[in-house]
This record gives sequence, structure tokens and C-alpha cells, in this order.
Amino acid sequence: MAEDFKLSTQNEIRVRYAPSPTGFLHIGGSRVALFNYLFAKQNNGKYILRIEDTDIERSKSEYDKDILESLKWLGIHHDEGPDVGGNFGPYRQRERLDIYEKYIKKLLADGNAYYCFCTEEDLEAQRQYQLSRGEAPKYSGKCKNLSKEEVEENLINKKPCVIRFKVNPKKVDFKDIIKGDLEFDMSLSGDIVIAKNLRYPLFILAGVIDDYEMKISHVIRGDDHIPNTPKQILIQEALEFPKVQYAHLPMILGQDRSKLSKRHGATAVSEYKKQGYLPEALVNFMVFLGWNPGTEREIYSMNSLIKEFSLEKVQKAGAIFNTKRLDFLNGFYIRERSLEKITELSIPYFIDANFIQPIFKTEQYPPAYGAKEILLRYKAIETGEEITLETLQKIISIYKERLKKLSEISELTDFFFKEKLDYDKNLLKWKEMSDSEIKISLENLEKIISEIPQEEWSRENLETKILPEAERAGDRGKTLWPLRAALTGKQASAGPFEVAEILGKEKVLKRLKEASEKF
RNA sequence: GCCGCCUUCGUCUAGUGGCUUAGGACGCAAGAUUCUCAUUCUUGUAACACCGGUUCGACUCCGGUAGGCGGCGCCA
Repeated sequence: MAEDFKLSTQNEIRVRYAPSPTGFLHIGGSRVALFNYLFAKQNNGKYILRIEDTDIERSKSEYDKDILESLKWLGIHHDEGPDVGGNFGPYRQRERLDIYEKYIKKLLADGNAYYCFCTEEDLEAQRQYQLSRGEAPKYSGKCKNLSKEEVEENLINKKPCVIRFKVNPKKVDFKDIIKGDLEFDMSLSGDIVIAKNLRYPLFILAGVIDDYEMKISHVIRGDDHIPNTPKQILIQEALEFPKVQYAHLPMILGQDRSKLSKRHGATAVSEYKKQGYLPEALVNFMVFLGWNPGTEREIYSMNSLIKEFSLEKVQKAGAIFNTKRLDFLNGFYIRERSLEKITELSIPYFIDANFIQPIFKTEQYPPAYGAKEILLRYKAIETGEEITLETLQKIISIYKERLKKLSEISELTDFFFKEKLDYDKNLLKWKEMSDSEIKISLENLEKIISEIPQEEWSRENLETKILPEAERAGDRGKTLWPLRAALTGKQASAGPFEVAEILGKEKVLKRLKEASEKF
């Protein structure tokens, strides 16, 4: 057969990620997508995205959208799909019902599947009974031997039914690229439901059909699918589909070593994006959950992963999702990225915190915000003064190395945008300084700083003027701590000179005055 | 209950019979730099689940035990 010939000579690597839009793209899913993507790219193959939306009840377009956006954000782009305005859309199973119907009919016609009219209540009762007797719950096969006439009659009477696949009660074995040789005794399994009707296939069937139709060579998925695999192999055999290779990835676990889920905290990729994690950090982190190159290198970009990744080096055991390590990696990537890039990414957090707002030319302009462009001008909401992109960049430049995630930026830098700082006067105290010492120190600072001409206002100049003075006191902290505290209102912050430079002479003097007035 | 998968520092892991006083990273602790925080650097901390067997030799091979997890849907 022509079809067989084509398949047997197919040596192109083709993989797919097949999420169902019943929830946001979560960490576990995105790692499966990532591994598929890396494997495909490394082998010059194709990575396909297939949305498994056959469950009408639970599928939501909102989730569909989230999955697409999150994958795009991570840099996992699919290679193929229906044309949507010049781009590849993902495949969606709901658009492929004709295909499934064809095969369901074939299964029925060949006697590999049959209509089952058992009620859900009966089935549930049976399941409970079997469980109580310590048996594996398994369908009895009651409807398998219904006569053609009985089936016809039930169908005409619109008696509720499903379509079951006749599970061949034999031993099924297959080789898993990660787990090795696996064998299952299918006599332990009853006949499984594969469709609710001719145009409503279930995952177990639709997946097999699509993998065949899309000429998938390797099925790479979570190892929670291992028990489904022998069933799908049997369906493939019944439909005379060629075999595919399997690679079952270990799960990502929560702190308690159970499958990562919502009760372990944030699991949605979009949630991590919102918290200010960089996609490159998330990718680098996720790929090391269950894989490593066997060398001591730990930092990998997507491109270097494509070169180095290998399925054979994937771990068999599950890995706990450990945020501490993600934070470390994220901090690393924030430090790595350019100032321009980190500033651009931080601006939404300033806006969300109500520190600044973009200055638009007209009232109609705002809708365009959030698109691609970076606006150059902003207004500080509390003080009303203009803040340029350049100023924002300066702020980011002194906080970039302190960030673990971008969302921390607003809390760290709020004092740049405030009119008046609110703090207790004890904050100004360095070690055992007395109140009068603090006051003198602050007033002294005020005097030195006021003598610096506006046009000579720079960090370097502030340092050369203030540092000698601070040295004279024997303990630099006696000068520098009150200065920094007065400017920032914080226990911990960036250095006083760099903060002062950005704040400007006027504000620095004002804050020093406000500080000394506390005594 | 049945079926299956898994088991090296707290966490992610290297390790494919002698190279191993089990290596790296995160975390944690201490120190250096420093007004603070962060960065950076140095040092330290800490593991082969258990019991048998094979072998001159076992983290590595085999068997068993225990524990953990997953599946057993008209979800995917």
C-alpha cells in the first residue's frame, strides 16, 4: 500500500504536545512541551501543537488562549498547523471530528468496538462491588454480545450509550526510551470507552488517531500516561496503524512528592510571568528537572539546549519543583540581561503599583499601550513630575543585581516616586549614635550637599565631597547610614550616592531636612 | 484492593564494577569586600532506603523488603 510505503520510509522526527484547554498551561505541561520541542529541533524534526478540546464540558477558550500565549512567551513555537492569517494555528480536535468519525465507524464495522448501553449508575455500582471484593474494577463486557437487532433497536429508541473498544486480553509490551521495557497484562483490563458517540471521541482514541494522521514518530508525555499506553497500542493494532516510539517523562512534584498541582502554590506559567520570572530562567530551570547534560554546566539558553539535549539522559524519577533554585536562576538572568530590556520589563510593575503613568499625546492614545513600543515619558503619579525613561533606567541599573523577580522592583524603589517618606526616626540611627550626633551628621550633610552646584551634581562628585568628611568621623557609617536612611526610608537599599544622584539635589536636601527635623 | 513506575546530600543531580576520602549547583552557615541590602569571592555543611547474593572488589549487577508516587472515568 502506498500509505504503508510512505510511513515505512518516514524517518522524519515528528512530535507533538497535546494539552487540553481545561486549565492554564502549567509548569508540568510546559516542561513536556519543552522536551518535545527540544527533541524535535535537535533532530531537525517537527514539533506540533494539538489542542485536545474534545471534552466540551470542561474545555474553555480562555485556557486555550492562555496555553498559546504561555508557550509563545516561553519560546516554544510549533512548526505546523492550519493556516490562520499566514501563521500556523494549533490543531484543534474539535475541528477534526470527521476524521474520528471515520475511524470509529471502522472500529465498529470491524467488530473491534461495540455500543454499550449500560447506565453510569450500574457501572458505578459494579465498580464499588469489585473494589469491595478486592478486585480490579473492570467492565464486565455485558453489552459485547448484544445482537445486531438489539443494538439497532436501542439506537432507534435513543437509549443512552457509549462506544467501547474490545480490549484484546493479551500481554502488551513496548520499549520506552526513558523507562525501558514495559509489559502489561491486558486481561486485567475491561473493555474501555473510546467515544460517547460517532462524533465525540475520548482522549484515548482521538490521540491515537491524530498521532497517526499527523505522522507522529515519538510520543513524549508525562509518565502518568504509562497505563494508557498499552490500551492505545491495542487500538493502533486494531486500526492497523504503525507503531510509534514512546518516551515517558517523570513527573514534576510538589514539596510533598506528589504530582505538582494547585495546592502546591502557583502552577500556571502565566502566573510565573506575572511574578516577574524571565522565560529563559524558567526554561533553564525546567529542563534541569529530570535532565542534565552530564557536565557541570548549568546555564543554558534555548539554542544551546537544542544542541545538548538528549532524551536518553532524562531521569526516571520525579523531581520536586523547588522555587529557591528558580529564584537563583531568575536573579542570574536578570543580571545578565541588558539594562534596556530589564527596564522595559519592569515598567508595567511601576505602573501597576501606581507609581507612574505614561504620558500620552492624546486621550485616544492609551489603547495602544502594551503593544510593542516603549514609551519615553512618564509622570510620577504622587508628585506629578515627569520621569523620563532614562531616569527609570538609572533606577533599574542600581537595583538590577538585587532582584530575584521583577515584581520586587516596586517595593524596593518606592521612595523614588514618593513625595514624603514615612519612617521612624530610629531608622536614622547607626549603631550607638546619640540623637544629637545624628542631627549633627544630617545637618553637616545638608551643608556639604547644598554647596555642590547643580551642574556638578553627580555620584562621583557627591562621593568626593562626602567621603572625606565621613572618614574624618572615624566610622563612615555615622555619615553614610543616616544619609542613606534619610533618602530611602529603608533599612536596606542601594548605596546613598547612587540614590542621591538619581533623586537630584533638591529632593536630597529636602529629605535631609525632613530627617533632621525629626530630632 | 489490583496493576505499574520510582528510590545518591534538605532540593536538582554527576556517577554504567576499582579513577570516589561519592563530584557539581541551589539552599543553609561562616568569612572577605561593604554604612545596609544585594552582587562577587573563599570556606564549610550534608547523601548512595534496607537486607541478602554475585565478585578479589559494589552506589554501580541480581533477588527480596520497605517506602514514595502514578493509574484503575461516559477527564486528559
